[in-house]
Amino acid sequence: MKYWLFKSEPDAFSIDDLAAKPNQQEHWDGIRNYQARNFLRDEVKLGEQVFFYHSSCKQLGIAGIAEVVKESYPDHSQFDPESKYFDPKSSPDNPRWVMVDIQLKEKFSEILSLQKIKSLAGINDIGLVKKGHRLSIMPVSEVEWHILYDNSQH
DNA sequence: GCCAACGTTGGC
DNA sequence: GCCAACGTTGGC
Repeated sequence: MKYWLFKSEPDAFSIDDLAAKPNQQEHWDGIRNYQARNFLRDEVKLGEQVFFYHSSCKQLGIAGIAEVVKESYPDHSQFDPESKYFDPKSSPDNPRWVMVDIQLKEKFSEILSLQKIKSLAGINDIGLVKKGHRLSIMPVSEVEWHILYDNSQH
């Protein structure tokens, strides 16, 4: 059982948007980075827990928790010429990009801010606080998960 | 809006 | 297969 952190720009898709979906469930499309894709394709498994992180916004931080409810399958937006995620080099026979479905489990009453995360003892190995924090899907160790969860307002 | 840190692309 | 140019991410 692994733990994850998924980043999203709340202007595009926030935890409240997830909460408003039928069954509070949505596919996590638009991943166009190979390292992140490999995590999604090979390692993100049914039932695993995900921190929902808000990036590039006023309130940076972890907004809540979701759970993986469907393992990787082709991201349909790569075949749609109208989509900004369209990839002309991908084909349905040999899809390049995948996505998973997640369902909201818990929205924190307060966002666990990046500032706070950085201040926590034991959180210095996580991709978020390292240089080059650009990966939109990243693993979180079990120890880190518990530290972060224990320090959130939930 | 700036800029550092990367990832990707494409010419050679 | 190298590497410069370019695009994107994301905190500040």
